[in-house]
Amino acid sequence: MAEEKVIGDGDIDQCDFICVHENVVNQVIKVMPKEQQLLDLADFFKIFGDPTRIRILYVLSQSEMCVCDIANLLQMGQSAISHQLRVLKQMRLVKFRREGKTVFYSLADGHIETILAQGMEHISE
Amino acid sequence: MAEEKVIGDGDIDQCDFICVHENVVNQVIKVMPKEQQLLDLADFFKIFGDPTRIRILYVLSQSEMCVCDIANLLQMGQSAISHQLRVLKQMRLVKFRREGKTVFYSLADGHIETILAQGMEHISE
DNA sequence: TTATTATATGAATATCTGTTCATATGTTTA
DNA sequence: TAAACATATGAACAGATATTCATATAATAA
Repeated sequence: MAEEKVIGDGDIDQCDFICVHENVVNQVIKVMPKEQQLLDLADFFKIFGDPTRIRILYVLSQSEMCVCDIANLLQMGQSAISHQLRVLKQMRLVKFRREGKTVFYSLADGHIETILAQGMEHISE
Repeated sequence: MAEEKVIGDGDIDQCDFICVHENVVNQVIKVMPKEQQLLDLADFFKIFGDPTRIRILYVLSQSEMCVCDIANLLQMGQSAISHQLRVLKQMRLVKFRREGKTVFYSLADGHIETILAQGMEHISE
């Protein structure tokens, strides 16, 4: 059983050999999500990669709230909050209900708080 | 007990009233992480917000691997991988050991796979 | 109806980010 | 020592992103 394997000409970088065993390569190919899943997953996490959106999610973890309230609490412009809520809405992290002129937003599910908590756990080490 | 509260002049947007109860506001202030924590948390999740980095993490979830192997597996340039590994290293998501010319990278802890799995769970709905 | 209020949204802009290219660093081999 | 190789890194560039501004939409009140 060969531990190294010569790489063909078409390869993108300068490496002549690969070090990993073939069965590892096969295993990697097996667990690697499909292209679309990867993109979706990255987009999902990207949402949490912005302080403003994280703030919004924390706020909504306590109570449903209208756009204006969120803007006031976070001391930011209504437009900025509205834009971010749209992103959160598109990613199905928040839901909303209209009541007259006011739109109340809330977290789409409890899953989100778990992910926030898990991230917080990791950075607190 | 008042359900609405007038907002002062210094406020950043046009809203005249806030809808949430004062105790909710206080509760929000209580759970909201400190500024630095928020930034750290956003930076942490930002890592997972890129397909290339997610691919690298999935690859490393199967086996430690050298830079060159990762580049070959993902069909990307060595430099691009190296840059991303630096980001992952800075965020302590991967560790590495040197063996001669080769540097082997591996996941820093099992926590990471949990977070990936949780994200994957969410987008599969 | 018009005026007012809450929210949404398109355009513009400044900043950030990922990849590539060229090159430097560090290690091994000849 | 010099040559070869694996990795790291700075600069440049293209593409993405968050906020602001101006304005549109939608609902209510006068």
